[in-house]
Amino acid sequence: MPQALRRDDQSAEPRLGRADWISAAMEVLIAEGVNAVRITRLADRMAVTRGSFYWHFKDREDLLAALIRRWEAQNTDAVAAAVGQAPTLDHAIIAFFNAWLIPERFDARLEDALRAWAKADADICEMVAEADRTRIGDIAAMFERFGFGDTEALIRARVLYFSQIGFYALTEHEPLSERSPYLEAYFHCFTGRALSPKIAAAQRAKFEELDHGAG
Amino acid sequence: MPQALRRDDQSAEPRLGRADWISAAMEVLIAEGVNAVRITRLADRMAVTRGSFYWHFKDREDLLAALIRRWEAQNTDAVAAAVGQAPTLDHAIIAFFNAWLIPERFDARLEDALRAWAKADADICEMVAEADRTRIGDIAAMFERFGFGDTEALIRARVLYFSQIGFYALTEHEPLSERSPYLEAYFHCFTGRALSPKIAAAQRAKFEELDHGAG
DNA sequence: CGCAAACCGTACACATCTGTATGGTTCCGT
DNA sequence: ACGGAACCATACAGATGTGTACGGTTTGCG
Repeated sequence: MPQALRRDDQSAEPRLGRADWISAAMEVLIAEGVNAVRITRLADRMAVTRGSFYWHFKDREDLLAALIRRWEAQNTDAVAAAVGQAPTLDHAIIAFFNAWLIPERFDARLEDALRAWAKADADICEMVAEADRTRIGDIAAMFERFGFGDTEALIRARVLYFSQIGFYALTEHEPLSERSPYLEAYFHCFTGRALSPKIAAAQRAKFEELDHGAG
Repeated sequence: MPQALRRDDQSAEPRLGRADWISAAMEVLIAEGVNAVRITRLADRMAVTRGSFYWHFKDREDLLAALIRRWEAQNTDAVAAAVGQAPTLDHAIIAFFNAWLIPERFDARLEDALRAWAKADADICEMVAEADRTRIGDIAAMFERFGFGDTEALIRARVLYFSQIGFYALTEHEPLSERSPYLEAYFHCFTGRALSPKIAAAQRAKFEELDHGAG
């Protein structure tokens, strides 16, 4: 018996590439942490044997390095982009919030996984620390740009950043529809200023849209 | 050869108890996550064999359950205690901050470990979510007690709580001596009010003390 | 002392994961 | 249609982990 038959998944891919392994690993990393990223499990999950893996990767380290690179190239830049080119404070804060709502910009679950990973790995730890410094610096620069003094800019940057990290560190998140009515209250708490009604309305519309887009 | 000689550790304990295994496991849990809490490793670390473990515990689950119980009995109560009996807003906020500085009150590293654990375990996840709800409720009640309206109390409670969780989720923390000068700025950001100079001075003294106490 | 409980070591069976070697199959361009 | 590159399966050696059975050693105490 010629060992027969292609896997008849619904996925149109007859064979796997490096990218397939990476995204499968990414899912496991996010859901269960680095220690759960095992070649054997991934292979089972993808219905192939480990032979495939060792074709595409040198070893497990090689795979993990790819995951780190993806994080490096994504989240810190997302913060800089959100906060760096907004024309007003209102836009900047809103853009900052929104970055977290689009995993292709800032992937909060990946961020969390990296932080957990950092606990057991000094190299990762330093990378995350460096990212934190960079991001807080970017946010503080934004506050200064919109008229806040040095100290207040720094502290508000920290509080804003810590809050966002903390919020997404929680295991449960209320839906956007529930967050929407508190928009002005959050903005006032973070900035000490009032949010423009126009921007608030636009953001509520965006919440509606996103809420329908991804249940 | 009668296999001979007691271990001559510097520790005065000739034999191990349940508590010894639990605190060793707790250290590993905090430093590297649940997946690193392995009986074999703990046994090596304590220079005994796994025979000892299976005398004190039914199995690995039994040990992990003990770790959870310790978290349950500690952190959420610490928040309630800090925030529940303060005579003024100033005292409440300061007490809230200070709870995190004393691991016997609120163990931030344990908290973090539980959140990482929750990612892979639905039961833990629900426990952490419940803890978050309770704590935010306690903090919001505190804000209301000191004259904040419903909405503002809730939002400020969330921002305060998220910030604290987020801050301790970072891999790097500035020393207290560096945090000290920003006390008023933080307080103002979190409450919209000014911190009493007397309380600020007292807190700075406490920082000094804690900074010398634990490096 | 002497015994029973507490505690720990040893050995076994079994499971999971890693990495390597090697050979078979599938795809694609000429 | 055929030959090389790409891809995957199989099999093996070894590391690390779990839980159980049982036997040996301490310790406290009447």
